[in-house]
Amino acid sequence: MESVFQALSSTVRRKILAYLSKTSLTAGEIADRFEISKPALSKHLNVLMNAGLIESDKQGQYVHYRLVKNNLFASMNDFLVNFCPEGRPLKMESAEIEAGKKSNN
Amino acid sequence: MESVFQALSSTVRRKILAYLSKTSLTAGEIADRFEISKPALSKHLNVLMNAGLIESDKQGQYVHYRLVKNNLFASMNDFLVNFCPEGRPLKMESAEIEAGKKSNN
DNA sequence: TAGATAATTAACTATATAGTTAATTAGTTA
DNA sequence: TAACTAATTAACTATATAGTTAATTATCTA
Repeated sequence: MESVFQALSSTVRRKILAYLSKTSLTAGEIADRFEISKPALSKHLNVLMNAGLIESDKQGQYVHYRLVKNNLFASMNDFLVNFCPEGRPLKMESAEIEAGKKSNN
Repeated sequence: MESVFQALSSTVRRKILAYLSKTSLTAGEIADRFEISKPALSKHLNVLMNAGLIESDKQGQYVHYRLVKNNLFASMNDFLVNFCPEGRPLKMESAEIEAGKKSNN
Protein backbone atom coordinates (compact mmCIF):
# COMPACT_ATOMS: atom_id res chain seq x y z
CA MET A 1 0.00 0.00 0.00
CA GLU A 2 2.77 2.39 0.99
CA SER A 3 4.72 1.62 -2.17
CA VAL A 4 1.63 2.05 -4.35
CA PHE A 5 0.83 5.56 -3.14
CA GLN A 6 4.48 6.47 -3.14
CA ALA A 7 4.61 5.37 -6.77
CA LEU A 8 1.49 7.36 -7.67
CA SER A 9 2.79 10.55 -6.05
CA SER A 10 4.94 11.42 -9.08
CA THR A 11 3.46 13.12 -12.14
CA VAL A 12 6.00 11.41 -14.39
CA ARG A 13 4.98 8.01 -13.05
CA ARG A 14 1.26 8.73 -13.41
CA LYS A 15 1.94 9.73 -17.02
CA ILE A 16 3.82 6.48 -17.60
CA LEU A 17 0.78 4.60 -16.29
CA ALA A 18 -1.44 6.63 -18.59
CA TYR A 19 0.71 5.75 -21.61
CA LEU A 20 0.59 2.10 -20.64
CA SER A 21 -3.17 2.16 -20.20
CA LYS A 22 -3.68 1.75 -23.94
CA THR A 23 -0.81 -0.50 -24.93
CA SER A 24 2.45 -1.97 -23.73
CA LEU A 25 5.61 -0.05 -24.58
CA THR A 26 9.35 -0.63 -24.44
CA ALA A 27 11.54 1.33 -22.01
CA GLY A 28 12.86 3.34 -24.94
CA GLU A 29 9.43 4.17 -26.31
CA ILE A 30 8.42 5.42 -22.90
CA ALA A 31 11.61 7.45 -22.56
CA ASP A 32 10.95 9.08 -25.96
CA ARG A 33 7.76 10.59 -24.54
CA PHE A 34 9.59 12.42 -21.75
CA GLU A 35 12.27 15.08 -21.56
CA ILE A 36 14.25 13.33 -18.86
CA SER A 37 17.14 10.92 -19.38
CA LYS A 38 16.75 7.20 -19.90
CA PRO A 39 18.38 6.32 -16.58
CA ALA A 40 15.90 8.60 -14.79
CA LEU A 41 13.03 6.87 -16.62
CA SER A 42 14.48 3.50 -15.76
CA LYS A 43 14.31 4.39 -12.09
CA HIS A 44 10.69 5.49 -12.38
CA LEU A 45 9.86 2.20 -14.07
CA ASN A 46 11.56 0.40 -11.23
CA VAL A 47 9.44 2.23 -8.66
CA LEU A 48 6.29 1.25 -10.55
CA MET A 49 7.50 -2.35 -10.77
CA ASN A 50 8.16 -2.52 -7.03
CA ALA A 51 4.67 -1.20 -6.40
CA GLY A 52 3.28 -3.96 -8.61
CA LEU A 53 1.58 -1.43 -10.87
CA ILE A 54 3.44 -2.51 -14.02
CA GLU A 55 5.15 -5.67 -15.19
CA SER A 56 7.79 -6.33 -17.82
CA ASP A 57 9.13 -8.99 -20.09
CA LYS A 58 12.35 -8.94 -22.01
CA GLN A 59 12.19 -9.72 -25.70
CA GLY A 60 15.67 -9.73 -27.13
CA GLN A 61 17.32 -6.46 -26.24
CA TYR A 62 13.98 -4.76 -25.62
CA VAL A 63 12.09 -4.70 -22.35
CA HIS A 64 8.34 -4.39 -22.75
CA TYR A 65 6.34 -2.83 -19.94
CA ARG A 66 2.61 -3.10 -19.37
CA LEU A 67 0.10 -1.94 -16.82
CA VAL A 68 -1.24 -4.29 -14.14
CA LYS A 69 -4.72 -2.78 -14.07
CA ASN A 70 -6.16 -5.09 -11.48
CA ASN A 71 -3.57 -4.12 -8.96
CA LEU A 72 -4.18 -0.43 -9.59
CA PHE A 73 -7.90 -0.85 -9.05
CA ALA A 74 -7.56 -3.16 -6.09
CA SER A 75 -5.18 -0.82 -4.29
CA MET A 76 -7.33 2.24 -4.81
CA ASN A 77 -10.46 0.50 -3.67
CA ASP A 78 -8.86 -1.16 -0.67
CA PHE A 79 -7.90 2.32 0.32
CA LEU A 80 -11.23 4.02 -0.31
CA VAL A 81 -13.20 1.33 1.44
CA ASN A 82 -11.49 2.22 4.69
CA PHE A 83 -12.78 5.76 4.58
CA CYS A 84 -16.48 5.49 4.22
CA PRO A 85 -19.25 2.95 4.06
CA GLU A 86 -20.20 4.36 0.70
CA GLY A 87 -16.94 2.85 -0.49
CA ARG A 88 -18.37 -0.62 -0.43
CA PRO A 89 -20.09 -0.49 -3.81
CA LEU A 90 -16.81 0.59 -5.36
CA LYS A 91 -15.13 -2.42 -3.89
CA MET A 92 -17.76 -4.73 -5.34
CA GLU A 93 -17.39 -3.07 -8.70
CA SER A 94 -13.65 -3.54 -8.48
CA ALA A 95 -14.00 -7.19 -7.58
CA GLU A 96 -16.12 -7.76 -10.66
CA ILE A 97 -13.53 -6.10 -12.83
CA GLU A 98 -10.78 -8.10 -11.21
CA ALA A 99 -12.64 -11.29 -11.96
CA GLY A 100 -12.70 -10.22 -15.60
CA LYS A 101 -16.42 -10.91 -15.77
CA LYS A 102 -17.57 -7.40 -16.49
CA SER A 103 -18.88 -6.11 -19.80
CA ASN A 104 -17.85 -2.68 -20.98
CA ASN A 105 -21.02 -0.62 -20.49
CA MET B 1 -4.21 16.08 -8.59
CA GLU B 2 -0.48 16.26 -7.92
CA SER B 3 -1.06 17.59 -4.41
CA VAL B 4 -3.65 14.90 -3.67
CA PHE B 5 -1.37 11.98 -4.51
CA GLN B 6 1.54 13.66 -2.84
CA ALA B 7 -0.62 13.97 0.29
CA LEU B 8 -1.67 10.32 0.11
CA SER B 9 1.90 9.07 -0.27
CA SER B 10 2.57 9.33 3.49
CA THR B 11 1.46 6.60 5.88
CA VAL B 12 1.02 9.14 8.68
CA ARG B 13 -1.28 11.23 6.49
CA ARG B 14 -3.33 8.21 5.39
CA LYS B 15 -3.75 7.32 9.06
CA ILE B 16 -4.91 10.85 9.81
CA LEU B 17 -7.52 10.50 7.07
CA ALA B 18 -8.57 7.16 8.53
CA TYR B 19 -9.03 8.71 11.98
CA LEU B 20 -11.07 11.52 10.47
CA SER B 21 -13.25 9.11 8.51
CA LYS B 22 -15.41 8.45 11.58
CA THR B 23 -15.45 11.83 13.28
CA SER B 24 -13.83 15.24 13.33
CA LEU B 25 -10.91 15.73 15.72
CA THR B 26 -8.85 18.61 17.04
CA ALA B 27 -5.18 18.98 16.11
CA GLY B 28 -4.23 17.84 19.61
CA GLU B 29 -6.47 14.78 19.56
CA ILE B 30 -4.88 13.76 16.28
CA ALA B 31 -1.38 14.39 17.64
CA ASP B 32 -2.15 12.18 20.68
CA ARG B 33 -2.62 9.23 18.34
CA PHE B 34 0.91 9.51 16.90
CA GLU B 35 4.41 9.31 18.30
CA ILE B 36 5.66 12.34 16.42
CA SER B 37 5.70 15.92 17.68
CA LYS B 38 2.81 18.35 17.37
CA PRO B 39 4.66 20.60 14.93
CA ALA B 40 5.30 17.61 12.68
CA LEU B 41 1.62 16.71 12.84
CA SER B 42 0.70 20.29 12.11
CA LYS B 43 2.70 20.13 8.89
CA HIS B 44 1.00 16.91 7.85
CA LEU B 45 -2.37 18.54 8.47
CA ASN B 46 -1.28 21.44 6.33
CA VAL B 47 -0.36 19.12 3.46
CA LEU B 48 -3.80 17.49 3.68
CA MET B 49 -5.46 20.92 3.76
CA ASN B 50 -3.58 22.08 0.67
CA ALA B 51 -4.69 18.93 -1.12
CA GLY B 52 -8.29 19.73 -0.20
CA LEU B 53 -8.67 16.38 1.55
CA ILE B 54 -9.51 17.87 4.96
CA GLU B 55 -10.96 21.14 6.20
CA SER B 56 -10.79 22.91 9.54
CA ASP B 57 -12.63 25.39 11.69
CA LYS B 58 -11.33 27.12 14.75
CA GLN B 59 -13.48 27.00 17.86
CA GLY B 60 -11.86 29.02 20.58
CA GLN B 61 -8.34 27.81 21.03
CA TYR B 62 -9.08 24.48 19.35
CA VAL B 63 -8.90 23.76 15.65
CA HIS B 64 -11.24 21.03 14.49
CA TYR B 65 -10.33 19.02 11.41
CA ARG B 66 -12.64 16.89 9.32
CA LEU B 67 -12.42 14.81 6.16
CA VAL B 68 -13.69 16.12 2.82
CA LYS B 69 -14.88 12.75 1.58
CA ASN B 70 -16.23 13.95 -1.72
CA ASN B 71 -12.89 15.34 -2.74
CA LEU B 72 -11.14 12.10 -1.83
CA PHE B 73 -13.56 10.09 -3.92
CA ALA B 74 -13.61 12.50 -6.81
CA SER B 75 -9.83 12.61 -7.05
CA MET B 76 -9.44 8.87 -6.96
CA ASN B 77 -12.08 8.31 -9.56
CA ASP B 78 -10.89 11.09 -11.85
CA PHE B 79 -7.59 9.27 -11.77
CA LEU B 80 -8.88 5.75 -12.30
CA VAL B 81 -11.15 6.75 -15.14
CA ASN B 82 -8.12 7.74 -17.19
CA PHE B 83 -6.68 4.27 -17.04
CA CYS B 84 -9.30 1.99 -18.30
CA PRO B 85 -12.76 2.06 -19.78
CA GLU B 86 -13.88 -0.17 -16.93
CA GLY B 87 -13.29 2.85 -14.75
CA ARG B 88 -16.44 4.57 -15.97
CA PRO B 89 -18.87 2.77 -13.68
CA LEU B 90 -16.73 3.84 -10.74
CA LYS B 91 -17.02 7.41 -11.85
CA MET B 92 -20.78 7.16 -12.04
CA GLU B 93 -20.87 5.63 -8.60
CA SER B 94 -18.73 8.44 -7.33
CA ALA B 95 -20.95 11.07 -8.90
CA GLU B 96 -23.93 9.61 -7.10
CA ILE B 97 -22.11 9.75 -3.81
CA GLU B 98 -20.98 13.28 -4.48
CA ALA B 99 -24.53 14.32 -5.14
CA GLY B 100 -25.38 12.94 -1.72
CA LYS B 101 -28.27 11.01 -3.20
CA LYS B 102 -27.05 7.57 -2.40
CA SER B 103 -28.42 5.29 0.29
CA ASN B 104 -26.04 3.23 2.36
CA ASN B 105 -26.56 -0.29 0.97
C1' DT C 1 -3.81 40.42 34.20
C1' DA C 2 -0.73 36.42 34.94
C1' DG C 3 -0.32 31.91 33.89
C1' DA C 4 -1.77 27.85 31.39
C1' DT C 5 -3.14 25.51 27.14
C1' DA C 6 -3.70 24.73 21.92
C1' DA C 7 -1.74 25.33 17.82
C1' DT C 8 1.37 27.06 14.52
C1' DT C 9 5.73 29.11 12.81
C1' DA C 10 10.83 29.37 12.70
C1' DA C 11 15.21 27.46 12.32
C1' DC C 12 17.59 23.66 11.77
C1' DT C 13 19.18 18.50 10.62
C1' DA C 14 19.08 14.07 8.43
C1' DT C 15 17.42 11.37 4.90
C1' DA C 16 14.95 10.39 0.64
C1' DT C 17 14.00 11.61 -4.10
C1' DA C 18 14.79 12.94 -8.77
C1' DG C 19 17.74 14.23 -11.76
C1' DT C 20 22.50 14.24 -14.19
C1' DT C 21 26.60 11.87 -16.93
C1' DA C 22 29.62 7.91 -17.42
C1' DA C 23 30.12 3.03 -17.27
C1' DT C 24 28.35 -1.56 -17.77
C1' DT C 25 25.59 -5.49 -19.43
C1' DA C 26 23.16 -7.88 -22.84
C1' DG C 27 21.60 -8.65 -27.41
C1' DT C 28 21.87 -7.76 -32.50
C1' DT C 29 23.94 -7.50 -36.92
C1' DA C 30 27.38 -6.35 -40.60
C1' DT D 1 34.19 -10.68 -33.83
C1' DA D 2 33.62 -5.64 -33.97
C1' DA D 3 30.53 -2.16 -33.72
C1' DC D 4 25.95 -0.72 -32.62
C1' DT D 5 21.71 -0.41 -29.88
C1' DA D 6 18.68 -0.99 -25.63
C1' DA D 7 18.56 -0.84 -21.03
C1' DT D 8 20.27 -0.67 -16.50
C1' DT D 9 23.66 0.34 -12.81
C1' DA D 10 27.04 3.42 -10.52
C1' DA D 11 28.44 7.61 -8.70
C1' DC D 12 27.26 11.89 -7.83
C1' DT D 13 24.45 16.57 -6.98
C1' DA D 14 20.58 19.41 -5.80
C1' DT D 15 16.31 19.74 -3.77
C1' DA D 16 12.32 18.16 -1.16
C1' DT D 17 10.53 15.85 2.86
C1' DA D 18 9.95 14.63 7.58
C1' DG D 19 11.40 15.10 11.72
C1' DT D 20 13.42 17.79 15.88
C1' DT D 21 13.35 21.77 19.63
C1' DA D 22 12.50 26.57 20.65
C1' DA D 23 9.71 30.55 19.93
C1' DT D 24 5.38 32.77 18.86
C1' DT D 25 0.36 33.63 18.59
C1' DA D 26 -4.14 33.19 20.27
C1' DT D 27 -7.42 31.86 23.64
C1' DC D 28 -9.04 30.63 28.10
C1' DT D 29 -9.36 30.92 33.21
C1' DA D 30 -8.04 31.67 38.16
